[in-house]
Amino acid sequence: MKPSIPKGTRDFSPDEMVRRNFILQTIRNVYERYGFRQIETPAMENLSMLEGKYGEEGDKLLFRILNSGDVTNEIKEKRDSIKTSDLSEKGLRYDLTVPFARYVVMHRNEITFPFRRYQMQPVWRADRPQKGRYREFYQCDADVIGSDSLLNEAELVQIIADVFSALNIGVSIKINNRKILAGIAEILGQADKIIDITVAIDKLDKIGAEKVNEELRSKGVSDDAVQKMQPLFSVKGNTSGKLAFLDTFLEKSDIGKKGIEEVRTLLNYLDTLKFQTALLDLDITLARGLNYYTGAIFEVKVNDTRSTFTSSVLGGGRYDDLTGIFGLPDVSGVGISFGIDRIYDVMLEMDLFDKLNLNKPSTKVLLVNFGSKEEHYALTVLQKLRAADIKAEIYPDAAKMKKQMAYADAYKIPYVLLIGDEEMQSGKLTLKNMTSGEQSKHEVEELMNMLHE
RNA sequence: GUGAAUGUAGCUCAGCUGGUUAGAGCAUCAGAUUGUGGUUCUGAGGGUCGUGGGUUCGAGCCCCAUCUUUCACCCCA
Repeated sequence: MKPSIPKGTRDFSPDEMVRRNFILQTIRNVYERYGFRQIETPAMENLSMLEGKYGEEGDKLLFRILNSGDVTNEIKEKRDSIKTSDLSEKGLRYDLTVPFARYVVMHRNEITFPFRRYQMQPVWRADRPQKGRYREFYQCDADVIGSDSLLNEAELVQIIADVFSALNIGVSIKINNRKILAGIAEILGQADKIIDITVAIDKLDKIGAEKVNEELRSKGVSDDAVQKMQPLFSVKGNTSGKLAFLDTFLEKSDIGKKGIEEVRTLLNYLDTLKFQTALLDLDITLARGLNYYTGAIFEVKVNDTRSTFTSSVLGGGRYDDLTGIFGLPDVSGVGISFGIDRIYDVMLEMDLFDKLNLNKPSTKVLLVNFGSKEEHYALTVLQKLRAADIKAEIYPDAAKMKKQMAYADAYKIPYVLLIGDEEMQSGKLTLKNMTSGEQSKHEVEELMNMLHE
């Protein structure tokens, strides 16, 4: 049998784990500094919790878990009356936000709102893998639920900046507001086509105005509306310029004006915080994000000369009624989600890990195994070293010295301790420094001091 | 889901218009060196050429299917 793993999944070896943990730990530190508390939810959810939450496309990408028991037989027996739920009623989670909404509703009586939670767990999507896209990947979410305040948005933006600055990655934080997009659709008299419109204009940088217009028409947006939309495509300049344009463009849309106001409020907060505005980009074509977003939308792209990465490394936004579908209405939340697998790829491309000096050896000293008599003596030394908090291990077999030394070398263990006949009699153990090759003899107490620093 | 490329030893790759027993470097293991790693030297192991069919006297090479990986679209972290 040839070993294999499912498409789009990966093994992580020790060196990769050191790096992944560094990213995870960096994000965790920032989240906790801002007062977020960690939760975890199950890898699988009941399908009814997942279906219909991510749009048509999302439903297709859900991994469904086959029911246990003799499903094939069930199909044969039921034939025409077979239902999907007879085959599968559980699925792997697609993101962390929907399970969080479910969590909040189920635990509403234990939670004091507003609730700041973070969560770092894998999610699964049955997408076709490609660059920066995996079928199993980690999301690191922070959400504040139970508060309408735009202060939360401001803090999340701060978090994003803190994390990428700690990771030494140059980024551009794109913000927009779903209400502005809704206002645009309203002004165009195409409120029902808001999804098609936003999906199309999101592609502006990528495919250009001409192709966007083409797509809009193919989705049934009227020529008149497409015509009216053109000024949007040529808006340039700084944030206040863009907002001034929107003031006029959306003058007759209440929801649009609300969106503009929200953006202004958020920017005001960030101004007070002396936020580095260079990182921020109000992008009125930014539409990405799931269907459930209702206010702010965030997306982060790498903006660093050392990287060629173009896909987003973070997404997020405000959702006013995600808990409503689970029976708890009028609870608003806002959150962000780091994609650490993509961040890993970016950091690898920029050689950032090498500079971090992360691959510290885990073991400080290896005790050579000379045989059963010496083993017992070595074991007591080993115990003393470990009690003194010195990372130590003994080679488990009385293998040839060459082999044991090669082992220490391979794992970059800086010291080797030799305890043979001579050492046992004198009580002075031979310590070899693997970097310099020098050897010296010391009593156990002395060794503990030497190796401790 | 749509379109394209790819697959030869653990890794990176050679392999001629189809022609004996498929090679190299690195890595691994063993020995040179029975209490000393990283350098050096010597040797060894490791392949149903992704898998299954087909064409042919003969297939790593040609054809079909399928899977993997990669890239683009769709969508997304």
